[in-house]
Amino acid sequence: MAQASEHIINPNVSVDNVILGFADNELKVLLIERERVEEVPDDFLALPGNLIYEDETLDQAAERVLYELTGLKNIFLEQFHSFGDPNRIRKKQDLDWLKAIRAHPEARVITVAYYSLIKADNYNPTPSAFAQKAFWVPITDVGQLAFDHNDIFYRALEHLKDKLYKYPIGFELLPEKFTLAQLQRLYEIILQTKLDKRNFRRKILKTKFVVPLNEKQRGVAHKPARLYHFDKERFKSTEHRYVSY
Amino acid sequence: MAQASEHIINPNVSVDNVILGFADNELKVLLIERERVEEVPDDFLALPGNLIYEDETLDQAAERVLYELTGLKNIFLEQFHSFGDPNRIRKKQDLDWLKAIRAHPEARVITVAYYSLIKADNYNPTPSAFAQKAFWVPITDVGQLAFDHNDIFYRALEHLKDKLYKYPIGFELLPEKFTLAQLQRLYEIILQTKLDKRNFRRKILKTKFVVPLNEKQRGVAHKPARLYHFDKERFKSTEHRYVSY
DNA sequence: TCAAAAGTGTTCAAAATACACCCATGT
DNA sequence: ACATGGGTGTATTTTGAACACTTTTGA
Repeated sequence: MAQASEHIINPNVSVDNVILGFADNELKVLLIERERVEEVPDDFLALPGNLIYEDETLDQAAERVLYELTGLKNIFLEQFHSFGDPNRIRKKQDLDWLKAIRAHPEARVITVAYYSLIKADNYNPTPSAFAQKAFWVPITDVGQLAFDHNDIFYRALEHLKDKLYKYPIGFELLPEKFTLAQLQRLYEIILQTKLDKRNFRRKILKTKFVVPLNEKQRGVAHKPARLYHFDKERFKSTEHRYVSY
Repeated sequence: MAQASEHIINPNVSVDNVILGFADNELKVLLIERERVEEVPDDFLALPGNLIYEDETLDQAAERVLYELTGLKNIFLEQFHSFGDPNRIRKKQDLDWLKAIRAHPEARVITVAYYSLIKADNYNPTPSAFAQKAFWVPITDVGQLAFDHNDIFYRALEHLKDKLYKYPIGFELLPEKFTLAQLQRLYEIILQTKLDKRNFRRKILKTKFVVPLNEKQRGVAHKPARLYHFDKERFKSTEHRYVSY
């Protein structure tokens, strides 16, 4: 049920998108069931991706795939690596699926991988035109994926970790108003480590771009936490220095 | 004068290589004159790159291009970004050249960019099969390049800078035996900053993978500097910790 | 009144920074 | 003998790490 398109498709280049969200104190990834094809059993979930159009940039292709899948625009989205092993598609199930769905199923496809971070605010994916169903899967529960998508997914998480040491991208995953405990939990999950509460708070607040609001959590069965938000303007105007040598 | 090849060429995907070397206390990039074509004036230098073969990985393609150009193998080589603007080739001179040289000059080409670091030891490039001439150009003297190669080059330097804060890749650019002053100079160039000599030395020597040799410079008109080398094994066995939160 | 998570300060150790003079060599 | 770059130590400030109790709320 491929959709009509006036665009010419490039049979050799695709984008794949590792879309991450944070909810229920967990990091989750958006996976799709591939389009169902008669006679082709398919129990692999996949990262949302597709061939690019000849008249769009790589970034535009990634945005488009994200939009088609989630209905969201203006989302944090960044290229992190390209994957081009000629054998990246070698599972029989993948080959059968491609034969049924692609104009050139045998074509060698290089994929440019992006990751994107979605705020819990915007959490509900709109099932897309080309995917049957989309699911948020906790990153600890990701099983065998289609194609080489496990490699891509793993590398996205590594990349995210590297970025987080230098850039405050964690905020892209949180709602506009968040508690410091949420932020800390997010850092702990991405960095795969335990952080000291007092030291973490001191460090975050010293930055001056995480600003306290005069607002608290409501309806929690414990002391309600103060809410904070991330001030992009203050962040931009901050001097960002590296570790020195 | 394209060389004979048993390989099928993928007309849509290329690799481009930003090859950096360090000599005369300067960082230099290896640029080529494109193959000369009758009637097509061409005064742009270019990054060495080429279309990939259908049966090689991206890394293999990058290694191959490097080998064809320099005769070197087992060189530090790393993918850093892919470039795919449909208009990345828009200068008339580039179009004319492609028309003269490519089987599908109009094809849209996505390029996967690599950077590679070459030791001063191995410094002399062997002019390649597909390039007329190769030059080491000081990075401060790079003029307008072919295609979008200025973008690619700029981004490679940024990437190198980011890497250097975390990984000791600078050693890939130095000879086996080097002085701490050379190392410091290299850091200063890449990071675009001035470093304090005493603090730099203390910090480098504390790592334990830069080891002093019982050997000194010879024939210099000043106190000869001790030589050091980078111990890969010690580096690998070191705990590499991040800045914490 | 209890359970659950929020919030808060101090001490110690390690790392970063700033800074100036003597040394060994070739010409 | 002089010009050139090599090599070294200390004091101060800043940052990181470890650690335990009181507070506020809903159930």
